[in-house]
Amino acid sequence: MSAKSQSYKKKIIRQLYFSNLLSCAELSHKIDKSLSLTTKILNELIAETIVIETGYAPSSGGRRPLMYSLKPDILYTVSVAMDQFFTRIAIMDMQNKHVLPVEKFELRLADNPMALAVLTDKIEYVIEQSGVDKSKIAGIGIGMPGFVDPQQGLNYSFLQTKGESITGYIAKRTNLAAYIENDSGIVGLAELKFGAARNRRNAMVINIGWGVGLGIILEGALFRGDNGFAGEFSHIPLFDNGKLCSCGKSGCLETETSLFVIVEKAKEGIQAGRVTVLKNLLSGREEDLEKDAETIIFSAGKGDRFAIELLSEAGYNIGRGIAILIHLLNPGIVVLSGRGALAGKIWQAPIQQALNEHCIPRLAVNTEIGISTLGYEAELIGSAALVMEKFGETIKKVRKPERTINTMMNSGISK
Amino acid sequence: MSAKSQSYKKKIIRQLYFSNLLSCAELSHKIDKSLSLTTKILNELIAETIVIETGYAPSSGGRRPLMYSLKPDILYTVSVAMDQFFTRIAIMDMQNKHVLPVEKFELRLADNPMALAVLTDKIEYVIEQSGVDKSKIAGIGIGMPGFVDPQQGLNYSFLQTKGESITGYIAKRTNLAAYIENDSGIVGLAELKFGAARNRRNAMVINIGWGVGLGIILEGALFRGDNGFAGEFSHIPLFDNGKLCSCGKSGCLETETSLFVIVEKAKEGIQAGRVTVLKNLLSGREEDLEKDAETIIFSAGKGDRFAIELLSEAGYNIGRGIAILIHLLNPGIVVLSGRGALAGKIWQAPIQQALNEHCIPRLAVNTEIGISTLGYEAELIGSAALVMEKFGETIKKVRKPERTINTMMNSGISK
DNA sequence: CAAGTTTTTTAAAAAAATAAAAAACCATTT
DNA sequence: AAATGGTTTTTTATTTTTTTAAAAAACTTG
Repeated sequence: MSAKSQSYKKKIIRQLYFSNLLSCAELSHKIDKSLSLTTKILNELIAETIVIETGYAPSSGGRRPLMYSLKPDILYTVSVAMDQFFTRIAIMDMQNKHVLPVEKFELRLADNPMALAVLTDKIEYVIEQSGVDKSKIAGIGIGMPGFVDPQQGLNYSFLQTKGESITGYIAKRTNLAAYIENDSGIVGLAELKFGAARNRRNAMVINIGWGVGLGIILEGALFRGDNGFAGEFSHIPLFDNGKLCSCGKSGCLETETSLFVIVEKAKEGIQAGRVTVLKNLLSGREEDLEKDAETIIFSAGKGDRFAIELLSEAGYNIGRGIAILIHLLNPGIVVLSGRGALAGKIWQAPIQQALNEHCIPRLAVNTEIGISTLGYEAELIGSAALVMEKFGETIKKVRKPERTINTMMNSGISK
Repeated sequence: MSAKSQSYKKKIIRQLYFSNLLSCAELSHKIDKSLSLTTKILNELIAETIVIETGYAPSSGGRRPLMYSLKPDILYTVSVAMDQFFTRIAIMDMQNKHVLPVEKFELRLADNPMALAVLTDKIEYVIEQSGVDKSKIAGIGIGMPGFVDPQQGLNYSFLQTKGESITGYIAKRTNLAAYIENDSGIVGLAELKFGAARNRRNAMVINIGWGVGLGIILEGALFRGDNGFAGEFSHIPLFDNGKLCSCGKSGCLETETSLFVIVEKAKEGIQAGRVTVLKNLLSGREEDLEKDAETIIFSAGKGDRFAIELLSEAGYNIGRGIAILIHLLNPGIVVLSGRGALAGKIWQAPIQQALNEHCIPRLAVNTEIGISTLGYEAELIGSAALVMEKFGETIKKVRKPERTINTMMNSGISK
């Protein structure tokens, strides 16, 4: 079988993974090849029992199209979702269904020289547990916090390696392709491919958690910037509050908006004697941060004034940040995602308020505010999508740079 | 001649326009076709005296490549650069050289129902004057202020039309393809293709003028957003100064940074008795705004303390805005362009200062601050580039949207 | 049931890539 | 100064891939 038809097959598999069900005509358009060629390749894929005919879609005025989909068990992804304290690993099939229950374990990233080795051990372990043959695994996708350079496969904040890249290390040990990406980028990718930003051209996915991350979707793809650092929403300078941020500067967006700050403010309010159900619900201990944040969100949902006030204030400030995003990038939708998205509707009013005050109306009306449809699954799904996005990607040969005017000048063009 | 080889020819012409001098191997790579095919097409183009062999480039260790370039007079563009008060029109050849001196005339855009008709008259007139045959004109590119939707061909701020699009009107009257774009976008395109951001992947081009515009270059292309409104840098909410902006909101970036504000502040300073050479140089009259701004920049260059102070303050504030851009988009370069770029080096110190204070170091070090190499020509060159960017573009057939999960659910898939 | 759509299949024609050889050049060595 | 081995670019002939065009099949609408 020729390399080319092999590459087309991979492209078709990728398309079917992302769209689930497609007709031959749709596939032909998506891979930008003629119908007859697409038909031929499809038939081969069917013969190999990779693709299956899934019945007819309703007619749109003519003959009904035969729909095609992937056999779910032909290929799997290893999806890893990390935060500073916990890591989750899942094996997913071509319908993003888990082969095993998600493996969740504590893994502290800060100042932990063993983290990468432990992570890799766990990945190996999970693969083994699943019983899935390695030849059927398309790759390992990992979302992690920090300054991640996906191209180099490095993380400048955590998981330091000596000389080697993170992806290189994992690939070598597991014998599988490995890809990394910043966690917020991964969430953005998930919402783009399978969530609230599905099929959108330009979308901003706000990842509300201990910081406020941002997955930037531009022209239908995750945008990473020159070094993979795009989306540092948390640290745009927005306030004159003098509050020192974890990044060393002051006045960053996250000093007024993260779930962490909200919990802090709740504690202060209780101390100051605010009337609120939170008084009896919050533990206030460092290790219960996660639970406390959820409690505040839950209480706001139940109508607790103080909780609502806390979220509203943060929401308004996030809204100020979103106003900047809208001015700069004119997205069709802004999606609230991450842990904080649980509070869904509660954010919307104050954010809208901020947009009304800080956005040029013509811009604001063109941008929808949506809420994540994926929730806690987002990062795992995004990691799977990251792997499949690379599946069958044609690697362009690296070319030496084009001759510059200068080299031409210096050396002269001769007849 | 087949439609396909026709389209390849146009692609090659486009590549040669943007790169000026290319070898067959480079062209083959750029149009993503095999060498033999590229050779064949090139030979046809040479036979048609469209492309010429320009001699040999220096060897890079093997046989020297034959370089190819365009015959400058095979094709022309009509380049239009508009601001709120004046419009410039030029006819340019394939080396961006003017066929005629630039035609500059007053054309007030605000509340002027005749503006579009007058503009079109002028365009027709300039074409006629140039003596260039219309069949040799690739199209008309126009950069204009306001909320421009390039796809629809509309401007929501100026040049209102009844029902018809601006591009449609001009195309119909001139019988030429017409394209419009926001002025700052055009300047960004110019710097990307021929200026300080040449061959950069991600660049922010700041257009310092009466407002502060932004041309956003992402992944090697001008980014326009969902509706073409991306880059509204002028109106991001950045200050708590309570100053009302022309857009109706308060605290916008431009309320502290535009050349307009700088001239205003200069007047105030003189009134307050500041010691400065500006006292004798500034006219202060509305109609001399342009001259006054230049005087301030010039005086700062000569060392006038007050002038430097004015620019530094504005520069610092622009720097705060740039810090946000860097956090969000991680560009490789930020280019200072537009009228204000005259002050070039004077901006750099305060901007760098702002970046040091407001940027995470890891981000700041990855972003270069550059100064426009095109100056006042930028907008005209950008308009030409806009036309040539579209030249020979393959128009994808509009497909009906993919079946959604919902339509599938409702109607059911049948065997 | 006829006319108009949309999808699928097939055979023939056209397009494009590959592979191999030739040409032109550089850097060493003899 | 000529020869040699290694590069890069150009050309040519052959093979493979891909598209086109036309017909058939399946469906909707009036």
